[in-house]
Amino acid sequence: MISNAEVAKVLREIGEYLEMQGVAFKPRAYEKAADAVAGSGEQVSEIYEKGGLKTLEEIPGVGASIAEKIEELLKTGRLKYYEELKKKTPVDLGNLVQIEGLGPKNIKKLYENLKIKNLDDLEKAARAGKIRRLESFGEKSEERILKGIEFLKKSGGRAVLGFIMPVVRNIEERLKSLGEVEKVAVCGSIRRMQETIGDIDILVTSKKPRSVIDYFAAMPEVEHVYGKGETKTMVRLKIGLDADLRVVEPVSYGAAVQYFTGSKEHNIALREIAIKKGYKLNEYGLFSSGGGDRMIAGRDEKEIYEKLGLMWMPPELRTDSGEIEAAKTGKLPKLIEYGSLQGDLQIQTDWTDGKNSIEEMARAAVSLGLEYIAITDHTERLAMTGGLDKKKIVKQWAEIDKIQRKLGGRIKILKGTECDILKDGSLDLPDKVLAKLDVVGVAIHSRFNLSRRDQTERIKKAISNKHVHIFFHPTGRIIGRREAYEINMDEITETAKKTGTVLEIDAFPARLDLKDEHIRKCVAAGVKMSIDSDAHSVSHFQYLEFGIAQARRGWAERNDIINAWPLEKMRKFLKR
DNA sequence: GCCGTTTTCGGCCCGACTGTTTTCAGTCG
Repeated sequence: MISNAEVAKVLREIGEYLEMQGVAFKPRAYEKAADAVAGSGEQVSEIYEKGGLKTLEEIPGVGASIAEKIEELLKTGRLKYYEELKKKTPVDLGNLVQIEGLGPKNIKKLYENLKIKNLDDLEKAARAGKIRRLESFGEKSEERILKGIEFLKKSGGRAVLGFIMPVVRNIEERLKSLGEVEKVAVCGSIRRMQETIGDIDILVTSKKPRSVIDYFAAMPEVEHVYGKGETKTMVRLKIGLDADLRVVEPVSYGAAVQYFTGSKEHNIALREIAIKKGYKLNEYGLFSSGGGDRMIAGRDEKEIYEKLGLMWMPPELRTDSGEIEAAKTGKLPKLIEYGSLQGDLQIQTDWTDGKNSIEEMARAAVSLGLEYIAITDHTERLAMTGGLDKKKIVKQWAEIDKIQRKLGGRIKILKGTECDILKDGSLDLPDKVLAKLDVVGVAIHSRFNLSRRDQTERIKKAISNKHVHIFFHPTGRIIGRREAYEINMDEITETAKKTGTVLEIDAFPARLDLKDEHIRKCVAAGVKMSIDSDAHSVSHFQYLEFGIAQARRGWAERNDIINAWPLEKMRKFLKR
């Protein structure tokens, strides 16, 4: 079966090939279609199965011609049009365009003059000094290419947000503390709280731009300064990320924050609205485009949205996937707030693979203001973690009771489990033990490569057990390391709805599982979710924030997230 | 190639930077 990601990749490459040939407008059309397919919560293969060509055309950005191409891909696994383009210029586009500063036109030039087809060829040619001899290339382009290759090798290009956020916040705080800095805003994918980020974009206003720029470029975490001017500096950080600092005029601050927050698609949609209203929108402000370019708004981000006839919206929503229509009609969701969780329903301790004791975890949770936690250690099947069997878990209950007495009313410690789902969908603890637990979470930790059908049935069976409350990290993906196992998420969501099972949003930064598109479907279907830290040490509680971000990107409100509720309401829901 | 509170043709987001040019193409966000 061909996944959305694969279809999107082919469409995107077609766009790039057409760009290469200097074709007008079509490249954008293919790029847009690729984005739509990649971002679709539903598999295009399933959309096609259900309704054929016509339903494919309902995907925004997909028309008759691209629908046919998707059909051909789904049916035959190949696409003639794509293959012909590839034959004409047989290069590894997917990887080559990853190099910063290298686009389709230059890739074509490199291929035609030096027969460069892939990253290896590129690196060799650059090292041999061949590239600088090409027309319109020079020494600097060659250097940049080598740096780009190195970056790609080292980091895969993107960093997991939750892991680098402390670095970002530290830089932000230091900038704020500078006397000459007035306002600071971290923008881009960080402000949108995306799962991963490609670089760090920071905006400031200041009366002494030069001195702020000098400070930034000289920070100890800077490895290399790419460039430094009057209003902007770009640096490479030692952690392997690029960071840009821009100084903007106060009168344009709101417009700049809006612009640099993105997403690109969201901004395009906003500018289209501006044009329809007879305005022009750029990073300096909103202007009336009729003679003289009078400024309508710019100092304040909210004002820009309002002048465009939209409600201001949280950055997490800015993906051009319905938020603009909602903002037009006043139907934006009231997103779950940061800091609004009252409990955490997945926590590991030193009874299995956690680093801290039950008491240490409980005390850490108290200090964060949580009102309840569930201790959910692994079960026997996960031998490498020293998983608890039916006898050992009973012993743990006694320990929990003891610590509960010690901590008194400061926090409620619930007895739980992260029970393994076995190959056939049965569970790693007997029902009579599960029945005595406050919180039964289940999870897949083995046999990731079952067929889609078998995996789906396995999970459906597990969450249909009447003792099961929550399905932990439902897709199993780990960012940058492991793909999700094959499942039919729609069927699982449906079963969860029927059985009242909660689907987890695992907040651990490399998991963030469910994904935003799944969350949005759960919200629409009325399937409840929990946001859990999956903490394996006291320091991991801080990751709850990124789970909330994930939920917000999935349009979730407080009522969708059971551990944003008070203890009694939450427990009543689990017991139904 | 897509799309339509200007609709089935004629538009399609915008500005800055870089490196190489001597007036600009390519790329990026």
